[in-house]
Amino acid sequence: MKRNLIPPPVVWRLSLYLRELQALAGEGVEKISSRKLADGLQTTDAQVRKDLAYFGQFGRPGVGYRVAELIQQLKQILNTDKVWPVVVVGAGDMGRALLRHKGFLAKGFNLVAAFDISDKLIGMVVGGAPIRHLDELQEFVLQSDIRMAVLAVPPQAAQGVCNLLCEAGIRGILNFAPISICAPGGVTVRQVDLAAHLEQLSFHVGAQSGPPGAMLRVRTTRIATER
Amino acid sequence: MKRNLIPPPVVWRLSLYLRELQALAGEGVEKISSRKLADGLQTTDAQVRKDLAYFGQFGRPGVGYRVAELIQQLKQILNTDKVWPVVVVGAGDMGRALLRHKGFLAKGFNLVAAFDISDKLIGMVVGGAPIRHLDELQEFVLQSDIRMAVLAVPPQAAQGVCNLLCEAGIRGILNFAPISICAPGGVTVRQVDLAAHLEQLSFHVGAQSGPPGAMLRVRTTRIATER
DNA sequence: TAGATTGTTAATCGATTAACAATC
DNA sequence: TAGATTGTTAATCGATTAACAATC
Repeated sequence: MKRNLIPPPVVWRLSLYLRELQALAGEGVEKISSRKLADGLQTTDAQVRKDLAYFGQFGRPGVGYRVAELIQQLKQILNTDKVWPVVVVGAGDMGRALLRHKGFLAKGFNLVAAFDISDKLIGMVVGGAPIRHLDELQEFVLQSDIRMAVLAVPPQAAQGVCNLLCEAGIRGILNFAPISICAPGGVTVRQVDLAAHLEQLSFHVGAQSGPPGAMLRVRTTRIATER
Repeated sequence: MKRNLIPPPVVWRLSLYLRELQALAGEGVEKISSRKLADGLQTTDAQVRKDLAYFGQFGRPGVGYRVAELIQQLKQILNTDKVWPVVVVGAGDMGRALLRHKGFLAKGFNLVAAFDISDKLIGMVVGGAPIRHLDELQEFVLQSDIRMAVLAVPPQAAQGVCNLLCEAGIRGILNFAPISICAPGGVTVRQVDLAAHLEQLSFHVGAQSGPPGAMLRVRTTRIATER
């Protein structure tokens, strides 16, 4: 498998192409050119063709790509033509929101169980997945041969849970904790830092404050949260 | 402002540096070299120095960078030295999880209100922010001079809400809907596609399925959700 | 056939890395 | 002073874009 040779931006765009193609399929579109696929995805026809060419020849000159066929090919490439069982570690607000999220399943990911240390959460079933005690994590992962995990724990706990997961044989971790974690070679870690995304926005939006009122009126302490 | 000249990867790493520096400050570290800052952040000392050099001279040869000072500088650059009021549109599971998330405020973002069309949600207060009817969105944004919005609506609704937001003068949108949206020039849109991140993991983790059992045992229909 | 569009190569562009004089 | 580390330039590397012969 010469997966190492493929530039990361290419793999990322594969996901975007797949998403777009699935939307098109939903609209009943049956074939599409690289140009049309590129439009709206802020890329170019050449980029689309070059990206796909890393993996094979999926189109026909003069015609374009068959939508249904390309979807299947991309799923095979991304390994989402089967459904992956995934564990969620941390069943706080973010973890539970992810568990409830309909849509992962259609993309090939089934959040089968969650793990936490809070007695208030353990025993709950959220989005169809039971929340169990963290102590049961490794046994569950090993027994069910789970390969992927979502990490939604507080930053201080992230590295420790990462270690547990890696020991248990997890091969891919999606980390929502705003801290960079280390995993042994062979384990892929992806970081999703929501605050960092907001910072990218504020950088581009610029320094122009709203009227002083808008900036000063904001609360510094939060009102106690309900439900 | 020559912000256009700065490569996007540089701005992104600025957020990572800031996050790391804030963690260091919490540990009481007072000064740090580009090498130490780069370690653990999967980058190099040269990259750190080059990135910072786009914005000025913040270190001292032979010494390094003062942590507290560099934090302040990075906040100024990213425009998070003041707190931005932000609206959340869509108060479903994801929207409410974001509203409850403590930690945005410390990063310079205050989720001041949410908007939805569901009567079940309107009137609730989540994470200190009231959920109001979508009809009130534009007036609120205009009156409070809000510049940034988080979009957490179903994909079909995303473009419509985006249009509303842009009309009301929003300048930055963080889009969680798994669909690519268009906004007029001057409005920055960032996409967060969680399923796409999982796909990147499955690509790297590879095609090796677990034992057939693990793949086949997964549910196809979800059990009705409790909380 | 004529028009459209692919796959692929070569040219351009942009980002990262290496190296080092300047400085604390 | 000697050791460390910066800011910055030049060299390398990698990714995107342009162009076009091949093909439907």
